[in-house]
Amino acid sequence: MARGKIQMKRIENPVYRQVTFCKRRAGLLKKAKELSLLCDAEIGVLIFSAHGKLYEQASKGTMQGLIERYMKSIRAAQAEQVIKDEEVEDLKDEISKLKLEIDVLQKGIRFIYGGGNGSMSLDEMNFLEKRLELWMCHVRSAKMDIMFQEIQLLKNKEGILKAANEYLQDKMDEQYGIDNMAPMLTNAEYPLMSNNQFPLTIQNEIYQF
Amino acid sequence: MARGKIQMKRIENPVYRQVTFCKRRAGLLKKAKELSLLCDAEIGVLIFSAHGKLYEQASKGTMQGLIERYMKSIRAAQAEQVIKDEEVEDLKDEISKLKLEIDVLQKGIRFIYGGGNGSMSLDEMNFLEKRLELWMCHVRSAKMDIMFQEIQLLKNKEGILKAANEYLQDKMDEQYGIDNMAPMLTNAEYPLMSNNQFPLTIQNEIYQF
DNA sequence: ACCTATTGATAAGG
DNA sequence: TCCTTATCAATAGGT
Repeated sequence: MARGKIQMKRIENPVYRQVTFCKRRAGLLKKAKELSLLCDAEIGVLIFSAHGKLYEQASKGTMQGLIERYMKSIRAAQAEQVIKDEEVEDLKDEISKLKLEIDVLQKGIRFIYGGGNGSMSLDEMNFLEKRLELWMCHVRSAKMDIMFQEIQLLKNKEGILKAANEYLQDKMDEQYGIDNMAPMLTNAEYPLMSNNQFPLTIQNEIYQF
Repeated sequence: MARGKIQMKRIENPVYRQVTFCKRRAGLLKKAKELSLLCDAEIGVLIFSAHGKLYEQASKGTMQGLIERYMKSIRAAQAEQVIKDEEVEDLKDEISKLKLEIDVLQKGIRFIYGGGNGSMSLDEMNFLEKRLELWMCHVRSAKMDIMFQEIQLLKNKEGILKAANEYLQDKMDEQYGIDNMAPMLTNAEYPLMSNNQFPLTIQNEIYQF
C-alpha cells in the first residue's frame, strides 16, 4: 500500500478504521464485480460494519436468489428451505384433517359434557341419541362375545380338571380300597371344579340386555 | 496487473478465464478477510463459478449465521426463517394436542365402528358402556328441556290466539247477531289452535326414558 | 473528498 | 496448481 504498510490487525483508531473500512469496502466490491464480469461468475458479498450497518452486492441476479442457490447447493439446504415449506404444508394438511375429525367427534360430546348449552338442535340431538344407542348395542355385543369366550375357556378347563379328578379318584380307590374312601365323595360330583362352575342360568342373564 | 492490463469484459479463452478466476477469487477472499480483520466487520462472500461450483467465505461466524443476520436486516426476513421455525413448532404442538384429543375420543369409537376387533378389554368396554349410558341420559335430558321450552312457547301462543279468537267471536256476534253464528262454534273450544295442541299425556311420554 | 508514494495483486509465461 | 516477475491497481497517510 502506499506510504507505509499497515499491520494486519484491527485498526484501533476509530477514525482510521472507518476510513480504511470505506476504502477497502469499495475495493472489495469492485473486485467482486470485476471477477464476476471477467469470469462469468455469480458473486454475492455481505458486509456488516462493526456498528451493524449492512452493505451488500450481488453480481448477476439478486442476493435473495444467490442465498437460495447457496442453500440448495449446501447439502441439507433443502431440508431448511424447500422441505421445510413442504413440511409446513403437510403439517397444515394433517391439522385440517385432525380438526375435521375432532369436529365430527366432538360435535355431540362437547355438548353433552358441557351440559347442553343450546348449541345443538333437536334434530341433531335425536340423531346423537340414536347413535349412542347403536354404540351401546355394539359395546354390549362385543362384551358378550368376550364373556362367551371366557365361558368356553372355563368349560374346557372344567373338562380337563374333571378328567384329572376322575384319574385321582381312581388312584385313591386303588390305594386305599373302595370301602374306605367312597363315602367321602358322594356329596360332590366334581369337587375340584366348584369355583369355576358357570350355571347356565347366569350365562343367559348376561346375554340379555 | 502485470505484463499488460486486460479489458474489463468476459475473458473468452476458457483457460485464461479459469486461471484468472482462480487468482482473482483468491485475491477477493483475501481482501475480504483483511477488511474483516482490520475494520472489525462481518463479511460473507459467495462465489458460484460459471460451472456452478460454490466457493464461500464467512469472516467472523458462519455463512448460515450471516445469512440469517442478513435476512433479519432485510425487511420481513423473520417471516422466512425465524417465524417459519416457530410456526413449525406451533403446528407440531397443535398436532400433538389434537392427536391426544383424538386418541381419547376415538379409543372407544374406533372400536365400536370397527366391529370390536379385540383391541379393548372387558373392563374398558364396561367403562365405555357406562359412559354411553350417561351420555344418552344427558342427551335425552337436553332434548326434554328443548321440548319443554317449545311446549311453553306453544302454550303462550295458545293464550294469545285464544284471546284473539274470543275477540273475533265477540265481533261476529255484534255484526251478525247471536242467533246466526252460535251453532257453528259449539264443537270446537279453540278452533284456531287445533294443530299446536300438546295433550299432557304425550308430554309425559317424552319425559320418561 | 483528493493526491500520490508505495504496497499488493495479478497477467502472462514456464 | 504453483512459481516468477513485470506491470498495474489499491490504498495509507497526508492535505
